[in-house]
Amino acid sequence: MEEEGYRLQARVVKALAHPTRLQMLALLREGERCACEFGPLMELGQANVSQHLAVLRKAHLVDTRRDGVRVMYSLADERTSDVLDTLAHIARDQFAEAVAALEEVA
Amino acid sequence: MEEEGYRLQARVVKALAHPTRLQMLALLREGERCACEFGPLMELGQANVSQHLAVLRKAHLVDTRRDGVRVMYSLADERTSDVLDTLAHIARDQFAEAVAALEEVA
DNA sequence: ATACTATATTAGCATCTGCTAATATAGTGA
DNA sequence: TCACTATATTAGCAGATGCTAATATAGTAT
Repeated sequence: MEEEGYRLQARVVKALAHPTRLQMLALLREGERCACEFGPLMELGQANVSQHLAVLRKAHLVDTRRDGVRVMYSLADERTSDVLDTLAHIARDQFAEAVAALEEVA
Repeated sequence: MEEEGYRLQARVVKALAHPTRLQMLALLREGERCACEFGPLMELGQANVSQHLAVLRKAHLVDTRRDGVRVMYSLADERTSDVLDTLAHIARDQFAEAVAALEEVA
């Protein structure tokens, strides 16, 4: 039926599907940030930072504005925060369950 | 700092990052389903269905139980539904904005 | 203009993903 | 046991993704 809708959703999800980009979005939840901050904070090369930010831009997950020589990034949609929160909870609980299962063996 | 947490989150997100799997999860929101239902419903080959289900299983997004010769799949975590809902809304609004932008040109 | 900083883009390569076709495993019933 | 259905797994290939190094673009300041 509406297979097209899932294709659109998948485009957004794919943009989220990398630890670096998840961390970038987490940093942006604290507020607008200069592109130049991610490299030092996350120990990434300049090109790498720029490419990951480009993925987020193309998925319309972030907005940008120029401030002189710098480019400022911010979250485009507050609902992204909800998604990130829920995902974090799911992942945390999965981890806790895995630990519990391991302890049961020992 | 806790880069490991983002790696775990990304594992979950990657499992969501395909239109076929998004649609499978959407179908599972309606209730438990036999693996055999997805192929006919989504026009996919048997191996393809099984592989996508394996991705969802390995990410612990679905639970399975055997019922005779069939394997029944269900959502492992209700919070997945929230994520899917929010993603659907984000994607829908992005699409609406894109359409509006196009109409502005014309 | 030149020099400088910040970003973005490109090229090339290695790795990952997703598909189809083929094979293997598991349960059921004659 | 054999035959049958449902699932899962594997092999091989095509296409996507992510990285580094190099190059291009944009804005600022002298």
